[in-house]
Amino acid sequence: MAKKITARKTDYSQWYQDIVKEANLAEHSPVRGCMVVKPTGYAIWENMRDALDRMFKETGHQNAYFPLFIPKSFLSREASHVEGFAKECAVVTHSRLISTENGVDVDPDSRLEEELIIRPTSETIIWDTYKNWIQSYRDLPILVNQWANVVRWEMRTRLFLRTMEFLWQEGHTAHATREEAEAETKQMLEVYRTFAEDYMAMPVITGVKTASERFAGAVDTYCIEALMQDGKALQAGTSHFLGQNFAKAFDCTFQDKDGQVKHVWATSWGVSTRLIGGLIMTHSDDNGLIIPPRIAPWQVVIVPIYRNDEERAAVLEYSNSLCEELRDASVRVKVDDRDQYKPGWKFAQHEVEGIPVRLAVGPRDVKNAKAEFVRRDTGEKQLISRDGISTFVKNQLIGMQHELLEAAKERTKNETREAGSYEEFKKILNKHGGFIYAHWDGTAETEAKVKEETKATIRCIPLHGESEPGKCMVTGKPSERKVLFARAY
RNA sequence: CGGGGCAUAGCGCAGCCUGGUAGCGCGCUUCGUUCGGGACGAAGAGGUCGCAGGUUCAAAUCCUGUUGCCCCGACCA
Repeated sequence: MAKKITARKTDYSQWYQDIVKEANLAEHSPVRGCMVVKPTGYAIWENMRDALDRMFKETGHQNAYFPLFIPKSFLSREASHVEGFAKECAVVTHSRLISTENGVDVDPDSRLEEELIIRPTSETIIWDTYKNWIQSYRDLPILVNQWANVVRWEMRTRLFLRTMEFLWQEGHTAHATREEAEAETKQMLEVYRTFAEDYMAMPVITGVKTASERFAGAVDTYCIEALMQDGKALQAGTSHFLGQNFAKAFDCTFQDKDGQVKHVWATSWGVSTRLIGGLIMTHSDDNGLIIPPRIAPWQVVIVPIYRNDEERAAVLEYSNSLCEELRDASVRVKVDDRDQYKPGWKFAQHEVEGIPVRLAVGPRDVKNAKAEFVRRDTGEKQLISRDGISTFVKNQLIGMQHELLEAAKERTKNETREAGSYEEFKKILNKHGGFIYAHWDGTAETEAKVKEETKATIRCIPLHGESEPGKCMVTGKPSERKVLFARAY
């Protein structure tokens, strides 16, 4: 069973690729570094998107849409922003093709007067727009989000985790005061943390990035960091306090109550399809994908079992009524009545695809008013009564959601260690990987040295937890608190 | 940008060294038997061998060039 999937301990990277392929989440496109997100993978994204969108609306945000193309000149306006993105931009230079003997070629006469950049992120075009929207403090705050695709010309890509084009949301807000913008930054970080834990069942550490890991153009970058099964960290979401950097670069000002003209304060925040990669590496096993019920495209699949037309009719009728009852109870459920596959094949396939609950229904169950219930995460089978089945299933889904989070928390906790010395740090890193708390003197030099020597980076300076002062594990200089290190994706 | 690999049927691969009718497994189509953990039989359909040159009576195979993709590293969400 599940023979197509490489075991995690054999080759984690291959396992990940096998899961993506066998669970029908995505595949490579003819274009280097880009992916085709298949219906199952996209359905997961839709569920994530819907949940996040609801949370954004609940916190007062509205959706809007800005162009894919950004005039080249916009990118150069904010110095550190350009520097951060210059190396990974796709540039549109021409607007026409001409036919040749071999097909088509770029028409040299169609060169654009000003080249267009395919957005790697939208701060520049948004701030160029916001400056027209804002005159008075009465125009603030602006709380806008957009769902979009962006392109970053990456050297090395991996499905979902890093692709040249990816889907994401980017929130861009404008505020009258620093305090308000900072509060927004932290609020959205908290939205991400809640979403990751409550929907994705993915425990995360919230923190602030160091200067070298900060978003290009931000004053502060907050993040949620999750720990994957192989002991590597994944940056799962970021929320940036942009200060007045973009307002100044794009001359975005407002007249305040006191009559003074001031620059606007800004934030931006985003999560991407990368989260699907995180989802895979948080829960799945050697038999395939495991998806938390709240995010699963299908929560329950009913597999009918029969030997002849007579049984088929009876079993399907039973299955369909069961399906209807569960659907009425707001469960995402389908009957897999495809005739061309045998039950055993379906069992294996649904397992690989990570459908949380399987209900098998055969002639015996019809006769006894039962169904065979199997949970994807535990694999345990039990015979349950038809009577009260929707309550039972719903409770199991809730239980599974909760237990997946608890299991991931437990794993993260067990893989989080503290290092008192640099020697110990290296030993832990090479032996276990995982999260490591250690003292750091706060300098970029030390951070770079550790990265150079161990490939581990400072994932964040945690917002919560103990903050005992100490001495830097590398230099011995004073440290305010331990920070979170890990090797990362 | 370095290092490795691959390109032959929808997918996975063999064939290439030693040139001579393009093959295997899975999948697909039809029919029948099956169906409680990836069924079986029979009969079929499906390929300008990545592309461009060259050598040769003859090229998937030899030579030259070229393009693309994947994996591993450095850079990054």
